[in-house]
Amino acid sequence: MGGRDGPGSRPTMKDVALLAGVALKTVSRVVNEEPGVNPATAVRVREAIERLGYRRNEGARLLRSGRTASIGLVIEDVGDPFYSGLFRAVEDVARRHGSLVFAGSSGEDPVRERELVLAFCARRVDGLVVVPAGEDHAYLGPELAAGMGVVFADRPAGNLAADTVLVDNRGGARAGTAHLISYGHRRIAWLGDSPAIFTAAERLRGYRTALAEAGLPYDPCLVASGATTTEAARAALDRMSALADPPTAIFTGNGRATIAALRALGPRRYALAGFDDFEPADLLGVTVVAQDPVRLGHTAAGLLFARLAGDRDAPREIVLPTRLIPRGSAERPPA
Amino acid sequence: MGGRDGPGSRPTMKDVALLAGVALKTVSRVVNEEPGVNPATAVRVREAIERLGYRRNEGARLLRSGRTASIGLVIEDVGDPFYSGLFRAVEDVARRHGSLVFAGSSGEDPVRERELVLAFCARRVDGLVVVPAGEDHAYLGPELAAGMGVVFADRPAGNLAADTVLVDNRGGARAGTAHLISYGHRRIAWLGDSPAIFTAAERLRGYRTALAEAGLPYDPCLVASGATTTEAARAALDRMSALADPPTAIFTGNGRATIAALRALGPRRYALAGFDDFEPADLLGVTVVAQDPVRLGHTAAGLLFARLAGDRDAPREIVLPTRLIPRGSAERPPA
DNA sequence: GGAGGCGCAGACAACGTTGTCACCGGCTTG
DNA sequence: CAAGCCGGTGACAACGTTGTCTGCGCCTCC
Repeated sequence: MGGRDGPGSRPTMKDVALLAGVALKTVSRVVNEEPGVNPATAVRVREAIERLGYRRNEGARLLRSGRTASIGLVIEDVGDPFYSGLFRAVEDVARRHGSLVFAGSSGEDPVRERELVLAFCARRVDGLVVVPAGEDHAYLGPELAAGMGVVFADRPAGNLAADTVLVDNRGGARAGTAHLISYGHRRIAWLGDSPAIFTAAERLRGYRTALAEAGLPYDPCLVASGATTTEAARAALDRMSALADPPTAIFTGNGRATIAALRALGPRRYALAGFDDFEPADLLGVTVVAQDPVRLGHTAAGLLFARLAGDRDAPREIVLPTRLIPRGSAERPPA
Repeated sequence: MGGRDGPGSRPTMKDVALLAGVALKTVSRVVNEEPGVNPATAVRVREAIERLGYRRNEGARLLRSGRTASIGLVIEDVGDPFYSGLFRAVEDVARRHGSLVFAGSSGEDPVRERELVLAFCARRVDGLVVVPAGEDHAYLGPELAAGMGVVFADRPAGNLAADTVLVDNRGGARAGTAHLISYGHRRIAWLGDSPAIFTAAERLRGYRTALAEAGLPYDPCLVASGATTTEAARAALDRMSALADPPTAIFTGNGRATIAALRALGPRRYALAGFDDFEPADLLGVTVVAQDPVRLGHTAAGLLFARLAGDRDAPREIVLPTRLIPRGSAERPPA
């Protein structure tokens, strides 16, 4: 069928025009469904398009018209359930607006984040949703000035005024910790990510607030930052168990830490609550402080497309609530 | 309508050239690090680039040079753990080749799949990795002929000869079912996706093969297709429990079905094995037949980039093995 | 001391598309 | 009957980049 063109060369409007015996511009009109084309001519053009397997070159089109109908999404890891939920939500909104989504994983590396963002910018995405890993986003200034939409999700940007959607990390961690305290626990361990990560730091702050509000001391011996692997969690728990005054409960700072802690706990019977809901947490009976990645993504993408639609208001900051879901693992007194 | 953005659009090479007092082409040379530019001139150009916040317009560049350094990925759901693992692997390989990834969810809808694929093609992605939902991919013929790389993953294409990476669904399901049989079970229920989905059909076939090999009859009353939600699983199990000769074990056809079954089981004590490993399956002690989405993605992307590098061999089909991971839920005789 | 080379820089034409404007025949209007 | 108008069409110049070719000094080599 058709293709006598060598590989690599696709038919263009010119080819279609030639085959249909019309001018280039007429093909353009047909493709864009512009009015003012004789129906009979249009039919001939459409036949030629079909015959050649012509597909409009969006790149060339957008070179003229500015918008690319695509957005970029930078998250920590496209494979992580939390972020992939966010991605799904962003995709839904983008789709509703006729946009495609470039997505990339920063892996918590500010350099990689910047590379990704700039690669997206070079492709002239209309907007970006970024879960920032870095602390300085001044480099996005020119893009913002040029009319590109930028929304930060989950964590705030550094040195840049832009829309931001956050989660009430501090309040959630405080509520989770207070929940454990309400069952009589007075020695509560913390396992979570490094406080270099914004959300981890905020949650740790919430944990400390809850302790303070209950008149409990903050004991650094009970805090394991960076304990998000089974091995690290096991080491931390071993160390804490050996203390003169060991913990009776654990609060974990994110989903990975929760799973790591569960694996590491083994036979030990500690009360447990964790930040982040995860798929079969209900089956495991794990009490969690749930955040809603889908809502986070919807909100962020919503803000983005509002900007792209012309919203010129001052940058907004939206903070989404968390929800405590008791499932049993926390609802017992110290042994 | 609105049109051009208020505070000026982005600077181009022309603007940079003007500011640096050189010709357009010289800027191009500096940007592309082509040899033959006086170092002093290059410095002046780079300064101008910095001053203006210039970023090369990749769209225009690729209009000339053909390749877009981006690939498209169509999966069922970017938020699903299995597919997001695949995505992550594809991203890794793409990154190593300097490519970005457009990703989209087909949601098992052939129409949406086609829309996505064509949208990617319109943006002239260099290649595609597709988990097909539809059954006819002849529409990709022109793209393939034009030199675009296409690799199908997880399921085969219809009416198109292209590279394909599959998983040994039949063998895995057969092994899982045989594992249950080896513990003395003779009435084994099947809960899974609709057999309209290729992988589900294959796995059901594997289940039947294992039964036949053990001389056990195939009983349609024990098969629940489409039981991947908790409600559907509960209904199916209620129905089967009420049989004169109820099942003593369950084989589930994918991760969602496994979780649904676990939720639906409640107090009932059936032996259980399932297709697909999932994050905390070890914590739940669930025996699974594991496939490796990361390997699937790596392999598919590897094939794709081999094509893009010039591989002109006949289309390959690669079948990846599965692995039975006993964790206790299956390793007990009938009650 | 003319021919040729080298290092550097610019002019110009693509790439595939869309926006602008001009054209042409036939039809309505005054 | 002239002056318009209108539906349908096409020529041409952008968009921002890169490939090709040419131009200009200046140095080297017989």
